[in-house]
Order: sequence, then C-alpha cells, then structure tokens
Amino acid sequence: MTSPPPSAVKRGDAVRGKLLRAAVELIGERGWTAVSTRTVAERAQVTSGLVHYHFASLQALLREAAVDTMRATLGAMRPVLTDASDPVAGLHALFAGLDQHTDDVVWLAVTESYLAATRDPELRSALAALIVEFREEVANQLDDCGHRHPAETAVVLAALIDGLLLHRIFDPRLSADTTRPAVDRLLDSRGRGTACE
Amino acid sequence: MTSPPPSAVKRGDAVRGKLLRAAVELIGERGWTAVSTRTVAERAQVTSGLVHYHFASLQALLREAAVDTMRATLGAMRPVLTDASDPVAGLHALFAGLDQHTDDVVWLAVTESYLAATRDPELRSALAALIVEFREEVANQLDDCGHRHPAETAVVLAALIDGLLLHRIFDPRLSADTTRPAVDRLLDSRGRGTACE
DNA sequence: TGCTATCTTGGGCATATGACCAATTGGGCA
DNA sequence: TGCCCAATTGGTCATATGCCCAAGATAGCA
Repeated sequence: MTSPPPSAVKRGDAVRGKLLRAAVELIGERGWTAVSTRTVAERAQVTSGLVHYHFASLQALLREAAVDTMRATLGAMRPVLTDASDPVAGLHALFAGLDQHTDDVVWLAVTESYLAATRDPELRSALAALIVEFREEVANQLDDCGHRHPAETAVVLAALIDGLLLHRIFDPRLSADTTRPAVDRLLDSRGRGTACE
Repeated sequence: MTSPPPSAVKRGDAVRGKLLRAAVELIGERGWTAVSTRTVAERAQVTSGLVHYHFASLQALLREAAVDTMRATLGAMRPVLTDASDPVAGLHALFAGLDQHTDDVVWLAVTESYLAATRDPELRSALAALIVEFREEVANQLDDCGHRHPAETAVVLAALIDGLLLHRIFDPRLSADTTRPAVDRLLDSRGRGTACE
C-alpha cells in the first residue's frame, strides 16, 4: 500500500475547491435549481466530467457548498460579535456589518439554500444545527447583559438578520442606520439599564 | 366529452386561473427555476400547449402568479391589522396570524419570488411596490400610537415577518408565543406608555 | 525505467426543456 | 342552419440536462 502521490491529491483538492466556490456563485446568481453540472464546471474552468468524479451528485456538490458557505459566514460574524468593547456593542456591530453584504451573491446563496433545505432533509438538518449554534452565541451575549429574554430575543435577532438581507433585494439603501432604533429597543431590557451600557 | 362547458371565453379564464394556481404551488414545492411548462400544465390538468397560449412565456406565468399571490397575501393581512380593538393589538394579531402559515407552500412561493426578483427587474419593481405599500400601512398604525420611529420600525417589522417565516423552515415550533416579548419591545415606544395601551 | 493510484478528458445516452404551430373543436351569433 | 373565432390539441424542434464511462495523462515510487 503506497501512499497516494501528494501532488495529484493536491491538484484534486484544488479542483474540488474551485467547484465548490463556483457552485456558491452560481447558486446566488441563478438560483439553486438552475445550477447545472456544465455551468458549474465552466465557471470553475474545469471539464464537466470532473463534477461527478469529485462529488457523488450535483445535489451533493450544492449541499456541501451551501453548508461550507453558511459555516464560513457565521464564522466571520463571531469575532465581530465577541471582540467588541461590550456585549451590546458587539450585537450592534453585527447589524452594522450587514451593510457590507449588499448585492452579495454569497448571501443570496445562503437564502437559496434555506429554501433548498425544504426539499433536502440532510441539508436542512446541517443548516439547522449551524443556526441553533449561532442563536446560542447571541443568547449568551444577551444573557451577559442581564437581558430579560435572551433566548427569545436571539431567535428574533437571527430571523431579523435574514429578513433584512432579504428585504434589501427591494431596498438596497436599507442600512444599519435605519434599523438602529428598532434594534436598540430589542437589545434593551426595557426601562432599567442593562449591565453593559 | 364532459358536461356542457361554459362559454369559450369563460373556459379560457378558468384555465388561466388553474395555471396561475398550479404555478404558485409548484414554485413553493420545487423552487422557481424548477417549474416547467409541462409540470405546471399537468398540475392544472391541462395540456402543455395552453401555457404559451394564455401567457407570453413561462416567466410571464410565474411572474403573474407571484405578484397575484403577494397581493392576496398582503390583502389577507390588512383586516387583521386594522380590525383589532386598538393599533398595537392589530400588530400583535398580525404576528399571531403567522402561525397559520407553517408548511405553507404559498409562503415558500413568496420567498422564492423574492429571490427570483433578483433576476427579473419587472418582478422586482412589482413586489417592491407592494412591500412599500404594506410598510406604510404598518407605519401609519404605529404613528397612531404615537410611536417614536414609525417608519423605521415598520421596515424592521416587515423584514422580521419574512425572516421568521424563513427560519420556521428549520424550526417549525417557532410560534408567536416565542417572539411575543421581542415584538412587544419593538412596538413599545420605550419607557413612557403609548397612546394605545 | 516501468508501475500504480489518482486525476482528467471528451463524448455518449436517455430524458427533459421552452417555444412554436398546423389542425381541430365547439359555443354563440347572424 | 351554417359561419366565425377563441380555445384546445398533440406533436415537433433545437437545445440542455444528470450521470456515466472508456481511454488518456500525470506524478511519485520501486
């Protein structure tokens, strides 16, 4: 049993990565069900036969691309949330950071995968796990401020993020400035001051 | 073949309606770009040639179906919003009413059309107009309560509705009970009591 | 220098698709 | 009664699709 030639494996991994990246782009641009083996191969500058060599099926490619992207997107939010001067500032920074995602195919791809999860149980449970994890981080942050309803508010905040990015399709000027007063009220534990402001 | 049909014109309108209804179902079930002339015709129990007789193209069918559905959905919300004992109760009733939309293909179709609007300028402007109209009604309702930020809060509430219905894909138990404390804080004009409670 | 496991190529197969159309139907009206 | 025309039928066309595969290429190892 000889170990596989490293360079060949590396080349294969590079192609896998290119296909995954191309898939995310095309999901965002054309919609989940409009991505084909040939278009994704063309975008990755690779012959179409490679899709079924590196992935079990087109759906498997799209699923893996979607879960990777979701994980990366939430991963990028984590330091924004936690590296702020105080917990509430972190949550505000989170919403301010959404302004960078205008016209972002990656975020459209995320929403496309939410809808695709309706028809793909495996995708559904993978994304659900990531969402639950994110909600818990937000809830902990709220709990640190002595917020009255950390869990319920985290659910609403997570949904609000996706809803705002959805509505930005129709209203590209929708920025964190607009939503700030409402978010303020969500983060505030009504009346009495919180531990972090 | 069958019982004496109504006049030809009326029959034509009936077929149009059946195609429109079938289109909404299939958009919700399979995704916007996965709806074909043949599947929609089969669902409507009609031959596939009729699609291009009654509509200029498949996209035109889907577009009309999406806009009609959006208009009908928002139209159904209107009485809920306005026929309550007071404005804030109307807004709470709106959120409570969302519980009925669990596993609703119609709502999935609405979200699918949001994403399709990304690739169809005509659909985009039609849906944008309906959303702006809805936001204004909510803003008026908030203004009647003496709310401090009626317009901004209406934007956030509209986005929250779509976000919550999106997240319900992963969390079917997500009900108005859970979101109530957060929505309460959004509707309340911080500290001092509003005109309607 | 072969040898081997891995990766890549280009094409093929069965099926599905959007759009189109000539031919047919059938109800209302002169 | 017989004509008109919107509505309907069933099929064709060129193209696109997912998946598969036999043959070739490539780099590390003996």
